[in-house]
Amino acid sequence: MAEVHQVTHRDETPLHRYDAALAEEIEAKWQRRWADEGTFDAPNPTGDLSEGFARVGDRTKFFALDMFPYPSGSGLHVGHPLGYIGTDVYARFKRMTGHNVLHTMGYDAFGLPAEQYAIETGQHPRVTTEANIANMSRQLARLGLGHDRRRVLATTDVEYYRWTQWIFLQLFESFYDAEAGRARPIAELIIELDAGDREPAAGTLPQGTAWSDLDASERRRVVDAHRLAYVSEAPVNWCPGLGTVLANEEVNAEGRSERGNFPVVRRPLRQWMLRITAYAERLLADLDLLDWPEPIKAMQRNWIGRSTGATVSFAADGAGRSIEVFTTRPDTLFGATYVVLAPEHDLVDAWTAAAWPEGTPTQWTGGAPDPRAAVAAYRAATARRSERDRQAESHTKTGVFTGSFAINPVNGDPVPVFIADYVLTGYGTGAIMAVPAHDERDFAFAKTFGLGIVEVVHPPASWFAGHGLDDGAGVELWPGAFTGDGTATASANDDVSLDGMAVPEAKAAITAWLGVQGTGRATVTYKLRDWLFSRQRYWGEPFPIVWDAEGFPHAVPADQLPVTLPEIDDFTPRVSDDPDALPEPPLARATDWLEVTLDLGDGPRSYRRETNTMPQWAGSCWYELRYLDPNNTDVFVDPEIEAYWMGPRAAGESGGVDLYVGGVEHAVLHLLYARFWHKVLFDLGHVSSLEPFHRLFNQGYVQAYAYTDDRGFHVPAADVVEGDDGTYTYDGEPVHRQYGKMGKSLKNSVTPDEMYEAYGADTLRLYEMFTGPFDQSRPWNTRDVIGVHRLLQRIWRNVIDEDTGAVTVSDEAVAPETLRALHRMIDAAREGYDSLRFNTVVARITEYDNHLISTFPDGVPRDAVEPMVLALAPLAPHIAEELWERLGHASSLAWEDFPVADAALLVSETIEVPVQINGKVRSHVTVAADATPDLLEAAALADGRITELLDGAEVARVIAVPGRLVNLVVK
RNA sequence: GCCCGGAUGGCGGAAUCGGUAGACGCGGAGGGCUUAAACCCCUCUGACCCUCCGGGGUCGUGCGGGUUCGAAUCCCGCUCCGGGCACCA
Repeated sequence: MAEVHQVTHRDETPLHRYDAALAEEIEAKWQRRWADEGTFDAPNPTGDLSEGFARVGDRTKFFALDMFPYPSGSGLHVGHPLGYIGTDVYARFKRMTGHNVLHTMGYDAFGLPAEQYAIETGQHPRVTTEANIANMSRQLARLGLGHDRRRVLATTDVEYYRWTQWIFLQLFESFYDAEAGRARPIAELIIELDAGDREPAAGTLPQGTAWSDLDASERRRVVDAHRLAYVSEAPVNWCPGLGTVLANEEVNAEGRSERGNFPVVRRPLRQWMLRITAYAERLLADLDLLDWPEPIKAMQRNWIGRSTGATVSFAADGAGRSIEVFTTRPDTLFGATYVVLAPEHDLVDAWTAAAWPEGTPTQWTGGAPDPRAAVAAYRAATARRSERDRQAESHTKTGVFTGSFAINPVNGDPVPVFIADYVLTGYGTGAIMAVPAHDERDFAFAKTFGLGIVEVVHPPASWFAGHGLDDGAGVELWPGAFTGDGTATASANDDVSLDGMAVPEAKAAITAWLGVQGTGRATVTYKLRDWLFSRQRYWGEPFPIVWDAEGFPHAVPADQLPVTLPEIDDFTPRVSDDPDALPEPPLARATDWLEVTLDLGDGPRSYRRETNTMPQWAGSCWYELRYLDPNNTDVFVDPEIEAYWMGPRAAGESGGVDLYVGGVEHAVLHLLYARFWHKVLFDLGHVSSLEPFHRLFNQGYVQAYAYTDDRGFHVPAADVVEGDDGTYTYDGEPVHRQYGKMGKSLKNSVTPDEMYEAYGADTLRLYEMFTGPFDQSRPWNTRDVIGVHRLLQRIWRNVIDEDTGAVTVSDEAVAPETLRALHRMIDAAREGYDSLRFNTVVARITEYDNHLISTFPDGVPRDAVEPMVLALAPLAPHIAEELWERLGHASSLAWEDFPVADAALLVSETIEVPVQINGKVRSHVTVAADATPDLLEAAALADGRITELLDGAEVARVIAVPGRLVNLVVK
């Protein structure tokens, strides 16, 4: 008897409940079916992927793009796929609203992260990269992303980087025609130079020569100096710890590498550069054509850093040479009391005197016996100091006198010429005129070195008052420079007077005068520098360049591409903690690859291959184009296919990807580089779109709580226990809670696999979309996930009997109240999807489903539930497909039309509007939805509660807003 | 220092053409179902005060002002948090 009563714990979960196990079954089934049926294959208008185009030819195209990931070895956490899910939701919605949608995925697999990981694990980067891609691809597939799998690519594919090399050659074989405002083939430049139709660009000819004087080698050097891809020996960011040079964008404010946080030093090295500066103006101006978040545009504008001013020439005292300076304040020229050259400036040697002039103050000499020694010592010290040191010491000004004087062109005054590291070699002309009274840095330098300070812009009275000075106090009393707008003073010579002018007026006047004198001209400069494009690493695209015996670079002919990476045993970079160590590209160790015999049109000759590789960013500069036509072996993309997916829809539009989703961290790196390459390809006639990415959207990040113990170490967040009193403990010890980006270092990662196991992929997708606006960062709270899982369970129960698995929908007609709720939901869902506010779509569907559950506890009308299934589909596609099928539909709903709201059903016949007295809600009245202001007023005044509260008081004014409210204003 | 973005219940967030603040979810409270529990369903849930238990009032969207019949929303001045740039002449 006893055992009869011993009711063992039975699992009474209904057999057909939507739980994690059922979700997994459904998800696997539909993922298989989508793959088998090619549901997300997007037909091209022509070429090998054009099958089925006739079916979709009348649809509007839509190209959705994600910033593709680095296939790192550490696997995904739930924060990684946020953007991919959002793009997928939007792409699915677009497909259901009549678009031919292209959405696919790839891997940015070259570069430091992959290589560092490979070094750590001791394996060849290709092996680890391929394994990582396979793993990441599996993890992403589990989310049910609707990608066209035929177009998946990796930047490390030989057939991909073949075209990366080809595009590099386009840059190498082109120059920027400043008059035409676009890139053109270098061959045309040579023809025009030979014909005398064109002069070489400034600075490319050897001093005092003409093109016609030059021999073949000299001409070759001049031509090479015009190329968009060129070799230069300029100070670059050298990172011994990584064994490679880095782009400015890859060095952080502390003067350390973004990757690995190693010190970076500036030193001159022979490196490949890309002439992105030629495109500064277009990169700036064309931002106006783009539908990008304003902050990102602002960051690009900042980075390009356009400023207008004047170039002014300071001649030498007696000799025939001069220094060109750039200034944004030509109006202060009369106050220029010295000139500073960057220590690395080409003219420094020429301007360094043999001996100190009579009466040189000792503090100007750096304690050196003569100017040459002083300059040499200062330059050596500057070169040794890392960026970080220069940063840390930025408040103290250092420099030395060259022993020479230059002539201020407006007043003939001799001014001393210094070198100082506060003047940067790469900006403007690398030289400045110093106006201590009106520039903070010059002021500090002048105070340090006892240089003259001359007031030439008179500050307003408020400035003096703000510094506790008497109005008009002498410059010797000023606590710092005056940099604001004021009135020009002491700025006149026999020819021109600025006195009394406001700053803009004075700028224009003096610039015009300098122009007439031939000593200056209006100038625009940019902060943007040319892009340092070579790296001393193994895991990157080899340059398609060979060097001849004379030291000239030659393009490897296009028909001999790709130049594949040689297999070598030791692919690690030569790293060092010695800042004087020199780069040693690993490819230089591939001895049998290095020397090559080629016929470049003048018979077989031997060449040495370029041993640098391209930077990480190269592959991501054009991948969106290769997605379009991934198998083409003749061209990188068929022009007809490019025009279809990316061409401008109307004159004056940029064209490009319709929606590009990714993190804000690429604001000035990838997004600027890719725009630059795209514009070069446009100039050379290879693409029809002016810009690669028409609309950009920055998704937020998933953040999570992290916990530290008493010693400040992070403890696993998953094992922290929350107490009732709001405290947190780990292993019985109290811990401190913080908030940060989810990741390994904070020990607060949650993996998608945990979510699949507990709820399934649809729930994970839905949760990620529900927690907040797509562009906002949001905290991860595993506790909250249950909410959206319950929603899916309820929707499932609307259709399926949990015990029997039978479909329970009825054929009953939908009552008007439900119909209106349905159409309001449809309307809101469409709008939410359209504006990428997916969180509100989830809310509206939930609201509607709550209505269904309370209205139809035993079976929902089919016509009330089917549109909801379709509305849910972009967010939770697997469960939606399954329900759709069980409701009797044979084919996937991915191509079904998204329901359309009936406008007539969006308005009710009567509405309840609030009645306010003096702006405070006091009552409500029910009126016809289209009630006029007069009717509203009458209804309000007739309301019992209102008459009671008014108590006969006079209503001074009535504001009646139809459909909104009535406000009675009482004195 | 300069340039951006943000701040709404215990928590995530909704409402931005100025028009009922707090949709939806989590958490919490109560009830139904159950021998019991889970699941599920229903009700309530910004704070404070009053209440004849029907309800009513005051305050309230980071802070201080302002415009307006009416402000989370617009304007001025701040605070704090997050991001970008930073000797760029």
